Amino acid sequence: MSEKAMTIDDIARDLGISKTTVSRAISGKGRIGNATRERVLSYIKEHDYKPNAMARGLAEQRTCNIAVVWPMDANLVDMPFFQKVLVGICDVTSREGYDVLITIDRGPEAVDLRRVIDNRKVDGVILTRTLLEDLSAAFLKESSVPFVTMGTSEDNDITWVDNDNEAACRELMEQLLEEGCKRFALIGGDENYAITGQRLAGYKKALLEAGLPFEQELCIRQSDFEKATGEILSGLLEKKVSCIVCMDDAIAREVLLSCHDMGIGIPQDIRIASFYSSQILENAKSPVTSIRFDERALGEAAAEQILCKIRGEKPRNVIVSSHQIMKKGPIGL
Amino acid sequence: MSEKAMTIDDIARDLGISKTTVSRAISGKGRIGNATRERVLSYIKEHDYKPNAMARGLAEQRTCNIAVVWPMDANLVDMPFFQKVLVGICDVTSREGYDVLITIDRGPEAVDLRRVIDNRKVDGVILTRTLLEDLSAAFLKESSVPFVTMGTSEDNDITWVDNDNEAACRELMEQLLEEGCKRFALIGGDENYAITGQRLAGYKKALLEAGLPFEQELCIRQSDFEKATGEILSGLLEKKVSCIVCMDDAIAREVLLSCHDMGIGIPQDIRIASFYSSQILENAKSPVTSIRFDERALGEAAAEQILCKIRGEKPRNVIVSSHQIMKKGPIGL
DNA sequence: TTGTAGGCGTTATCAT
DNA sequence: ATGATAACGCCTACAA
Repeated sequence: MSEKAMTIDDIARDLGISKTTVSRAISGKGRIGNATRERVLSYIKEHDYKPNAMARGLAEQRTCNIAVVWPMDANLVDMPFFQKVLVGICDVTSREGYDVLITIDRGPEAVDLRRVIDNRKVDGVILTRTLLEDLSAAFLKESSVPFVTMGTSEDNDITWVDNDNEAACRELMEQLLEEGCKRFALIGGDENYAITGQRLAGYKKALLEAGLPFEQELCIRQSDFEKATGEILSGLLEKKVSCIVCMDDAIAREVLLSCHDMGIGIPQDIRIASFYSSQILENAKSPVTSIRFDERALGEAAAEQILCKIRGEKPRNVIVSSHQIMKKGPIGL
Repeated sequence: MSEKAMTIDDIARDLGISKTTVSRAISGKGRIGNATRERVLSYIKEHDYKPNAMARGLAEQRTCNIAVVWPMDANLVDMPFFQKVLVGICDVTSREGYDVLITIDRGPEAVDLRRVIDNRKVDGVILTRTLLEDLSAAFLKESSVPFVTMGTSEDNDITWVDNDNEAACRELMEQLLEEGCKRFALIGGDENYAITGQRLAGYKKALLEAGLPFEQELCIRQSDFEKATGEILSGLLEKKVSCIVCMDDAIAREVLLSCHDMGIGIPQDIRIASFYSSQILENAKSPVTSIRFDERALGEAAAEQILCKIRGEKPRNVIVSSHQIMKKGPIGL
């Protein structure tokens, strides 16, 4: 197949018409006789002609590509998240004739993203994670490339899509309250991730509604927990905490491991819950109540909004509410 | 920033030279006076000019993109694999000024891949998994697009990179033999994955070298195992099997779960090993001996070879040998 | 060493 | 309804 690919000129010559006409038959734009249109289209089908995307891109000033920024440090917890999100994105983009260019996010410099933008290789960008201090977003804003972020942003001229983290977390808490939990501790959460704040908000609201106090001392930072897991856990037990809520399954896993080492029984001695359910705890023999989000739908929403923006339509912030409260385990290995 | 981007014409006009000269200064090709080159380059640096990748692509007939085909059905076991491979690929491509376009592989039609190829949006393709019956590979061959596959191929005009699966599996077996295992069973492996054959080969060789017979009846197909886990496990115990070797951690997980349910002790009653170590079993409280491969290096190798091929240089099949035999657990949750 | 002109494969603007 | 012709932004013989 190394014969040079067919061009619009070849078609024009073969059909004895001008390439303008051929172009019109293909694009559907501009007036053209029904007969000639059919003639061109059937020729195209028969000879399996495919327009050259780059030439079209150059003429139309667009690439039909979007970039998806992919965190390089994805751990076992968020890996399935990003994977599913990506599938959702591609579902939409491929339907609309767009392709996805992956950019690995190595640190705040965002060198790869910069290159892609500088070279004008994409029409828009999806950021798969929202940071409070987000240099990628700042850079994109400045370069006036359309983008949407996954995760709520305070910034009014940023378009975002997000799970309904606050509601989900509140629902999880309600479930736990219903099961009889009285006193809660909260562990973990990267303070630079916007999502951490929303989960915290949901947590507080649920406490408020239940008439329970929010106790700052029962709110453990991830870094502190990693340093002094043992002391913190026994401290929480002494304080009669009946449920430990973890920001995600990675934290929950640490908690489970430590409890096991320390001979703390779950759920007899204490209950464990997680604000994000990955699959890594499916092996756990101890039960963990958690939230399952619809990542694929989130990806689809992000893709739809970025395409909106690219087309010049008005995008909107989308909240995906199709989460589920999950009761996991017990399963033992 | 919505002023139109600068072009080489702008530069040429500003500097009072022709755009040919500007082009030459940028590309380094063709003779050009040192003074003018410097003048152009410093102008470019000062005004932060970036060439338009699409225009260049159209002129040079290349996209500076490669496609990476990503399995949509990636499970927890292979997800980290693909993630790490992708990072390895991007390390190399971004260094060479190439970008990565992701194509989700939804079944044998390979519609997304086809679109990308038909639209000539990439210069080459990396297939991240090798099937014995590989329609994607067949399609790529036919369309004469450079590609490399991850996983050994029998086909002589396919370029591939792979882990040294056979050697790794043999080493794992040697380790088990050293630990005193005498009789082995082998479970799992998708029969359409090329890798299954190689692992089987390593398994057989190790048995041969140890003077042990290869017993077909101790070789369980994944589909059979899933149907009748319990019977198969007790059958293996009756046959005095001392070690169950699993094709990957997903199988190992099933085996562990069943053993737990059936009250089979590990490693007292039987030992478990896996030919591929993901992270999903890091939570297991039972020890599993397994192999850790260097996925990132594999990705780098694939990227290097596809770039070779694109440049018209002679690519070679690469075997990445940096694997490690791992002894996991016991950790309990 | 530098410049002119034509080509890469489309789309878009005018005429006709 | 159709066709010349000029963009789009860059590369590259060929000339000077």
